[in-house]
Amino acid sequence: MGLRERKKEKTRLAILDAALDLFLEQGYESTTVEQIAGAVDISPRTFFRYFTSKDHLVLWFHDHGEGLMMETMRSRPQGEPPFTALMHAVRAVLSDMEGSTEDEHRRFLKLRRVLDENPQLIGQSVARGAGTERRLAELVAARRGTDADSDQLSHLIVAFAMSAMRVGFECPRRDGGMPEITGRMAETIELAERSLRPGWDL
Amino acid sequence: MGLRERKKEKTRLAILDAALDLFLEQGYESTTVEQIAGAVDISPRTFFRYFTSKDHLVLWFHDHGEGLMMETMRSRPQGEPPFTALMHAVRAVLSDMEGSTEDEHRRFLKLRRVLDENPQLIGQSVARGAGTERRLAELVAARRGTDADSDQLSHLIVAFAMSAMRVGFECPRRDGGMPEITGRMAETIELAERSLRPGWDL
DNA sequence: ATGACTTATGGCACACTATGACAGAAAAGT
DNA sequence: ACTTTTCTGTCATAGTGTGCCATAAGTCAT
Repeated sequence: MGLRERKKEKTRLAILDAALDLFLEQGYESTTVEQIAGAVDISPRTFFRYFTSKDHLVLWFHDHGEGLMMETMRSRPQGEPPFTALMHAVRAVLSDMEGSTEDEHRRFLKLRRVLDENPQLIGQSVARGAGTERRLAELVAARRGTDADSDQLSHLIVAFAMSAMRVGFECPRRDGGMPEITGRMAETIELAERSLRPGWDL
Repeated sequence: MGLRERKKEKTRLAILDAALDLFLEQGYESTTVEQIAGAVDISPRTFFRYFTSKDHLVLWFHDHGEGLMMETMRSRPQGEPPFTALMHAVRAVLSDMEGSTEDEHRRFLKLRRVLDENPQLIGQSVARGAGTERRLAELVAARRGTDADSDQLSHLIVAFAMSAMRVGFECPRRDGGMPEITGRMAETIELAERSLRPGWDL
């Protein structure tokens, strides 16, 4: 990795950290892009070259998670029931979280607090999920040998899986640490698996 | 109902219709508030008194549906299992759709086409759903005698119910009429009910 | 009807987000 | 060192959304 890329990555994280701190200090709405840019000493124009929008800051982690899920889904055996494969994908995100660095943990916990204090943002995050669900539904439909456009069950399978993930993410108490959060997420996943009829997703 | 209120309602619908037509003609992004206001001969400033934002136009129906669901939930017997009550609420939205006027049907079908051509908007709609889910989860937790903050199952129950509703709404073919859409939605609801283990939501 | 009261509207100014165009600086490859 | 590519800042501009104030329209007395 060249100097250029390293520098870019550093800037990107600096923006992210500065933004999260500002959001926690003075709220999301009342923080302007100009302030964020000022805090890391770049021009506002440059901010938009790193993040396509102010919202995008908050969706950063979501995008990372989606990539991971898509990857996992493709690597699971084709014969595996789709919901099972999806649950593996969700667990992959979970273990990625567990395996990340101290810095990333801090960033993640900050993000969580920001989301908690600005509920409209979790809406944004969920909105991003709509696209994710469509892409996952394509993969599920392929597994089931159906057409994603017309097969409602494929969509339902994905929707249920993402529901479990979302509930697991939002539900844990706000003040807990990383192990508590991942623990609760794991519980929710099991809860979802237990709630469904065996073979419902074939 | 006085002249004032009737006039307001008329303006509101005029704005909505003009906006949907413009969105279909030239796309959501490339339609400005100024154009919409111009089409119904009001000032842009007034537009924002009827709809808090451009997005709000699209969320109009969602808000109506949420009101209906909350109402239905409160009117169902407290002893009824929460998921069953939620499914009744979803069906209430469905029969409201079936029972509405020709004009409302046309409006609804237009909205559906707009959503289909501008996927980022269905994100917006789903985002609004995040708030809805939280409010519904409160009602479900009350039924189950638990605290919504800590009870993951309450959230999961609501999330599953809303998933069924969303899939039913989005999945039907785009060119179908109203009866086809409601029919497909009913199918999805039954599919969801069949997928879950009896008694999972107690 | 006339007047007083309330509410809706329009116009203006303004803050903020976001994007396009262009020129200069920094890094990469040769 | 030279060229090419990529990143950056400056400037200009479009569009959304809000506060404020004067005016117009609807409402309700007498």
